Amino acid sequence: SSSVPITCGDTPTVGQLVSKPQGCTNEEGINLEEIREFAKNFKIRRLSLGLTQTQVGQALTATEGPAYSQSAICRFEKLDITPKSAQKLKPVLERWLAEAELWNQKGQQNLMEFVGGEPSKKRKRRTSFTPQAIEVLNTYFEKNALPTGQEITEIAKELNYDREVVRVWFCNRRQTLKNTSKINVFQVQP
Amino acid sequence: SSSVPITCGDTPTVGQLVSKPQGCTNEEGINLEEIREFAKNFKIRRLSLGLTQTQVGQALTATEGPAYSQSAICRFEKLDITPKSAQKLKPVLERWLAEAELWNQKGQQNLMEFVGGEPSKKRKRRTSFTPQAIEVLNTYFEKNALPTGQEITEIAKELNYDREVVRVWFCNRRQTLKNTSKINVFQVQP
DNA sequence: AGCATAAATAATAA
DNA sequence: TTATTATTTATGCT
Repeated sequence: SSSVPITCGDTPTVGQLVSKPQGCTNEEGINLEEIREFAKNFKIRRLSLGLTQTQVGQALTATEGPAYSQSAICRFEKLDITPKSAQKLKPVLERWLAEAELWNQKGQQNLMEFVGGEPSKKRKRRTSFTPQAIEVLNTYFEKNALPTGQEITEIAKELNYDREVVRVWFCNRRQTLKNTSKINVFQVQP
Repeated sequence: SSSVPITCGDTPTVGQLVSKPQGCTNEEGINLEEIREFAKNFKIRRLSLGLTQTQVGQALTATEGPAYSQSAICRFEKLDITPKSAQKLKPVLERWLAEAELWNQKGQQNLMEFVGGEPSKKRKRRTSFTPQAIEVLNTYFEKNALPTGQEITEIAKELNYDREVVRVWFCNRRQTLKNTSKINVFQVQP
């Protein structure tokens, strides 16, 4: 009843072994069930912290010495890894995650510093406008988030974009304004 | 329709309001802080169940009547939604998620039946393109990085690959190029 | 053992 | 909401 793919290699993975009827520990005395449980838990805790596999891998590489790739984290979570490797990796992950959670309690900012990524890396803008156009649009938006029909027409003309496109841009801009605003709801992001 | 409207108007979103100094409840007496808390929690609980936004949306559409898109779930989680809409959506999500968790306790299989997806939808096997196919694809890509649906169908037919596989290849190819070149070559110019 | 990239998921312009 | 882009995850390969 294994949904874990069987690889071509000769060393079975944790995922393969743990699903075998008899197999809670393998011949080397490694508690596979425990590893499975931890892996599942690890993923949930990682997601609760809002971290990606890539972030974990990079942070581990920075603090723990050897390289931990995104692939490695992925394979651990999916148990697509040999018992020996899992056994070795588990305490490292456990320790690191516990510390990350500690930092997180002190604030999201602290966690991000611990992880080492940019504190507020913003999702890249979906590009349909040129950066130049965006800049101009934002300048207008700063001055007035709710331009009149006449103003929209003029902006569209200046940027040489379709009027409707500009109108929708302002709609979406207002909609999508994120939680950065403390005073004015329509304040522009820093 | 009682689906959550995302208006083009100037009604601020929960995310905008909740970050205002004074704003734990808005003028209509909606507890925004509570909604924010629930949204954050909802995401974690959803991920703990291993469900995607799409799955939640589809399941809700099936059991709750009106349409709930993946985007709607996404926007709720990000609080990119008006207080009124959030207030309306919250109990629906709460009820549904609680039930989903109940089914999950009875077993993963039950949850999947409740959600309505195929019980064991497997990830598509990773396609390996032949070097010849890659070469042809690149030739097409150089000529046109954004082929139409019709063109994709023809290319897929010529190469004898699945149409979807070819479509995704172009998506990823654009992505790769974008990441490499920094300059967006696909900007829509008026 | 991990890079390159295919596939899947989340976010967003229209 | 839909259709597409942006981001993340998973895996074929060597």
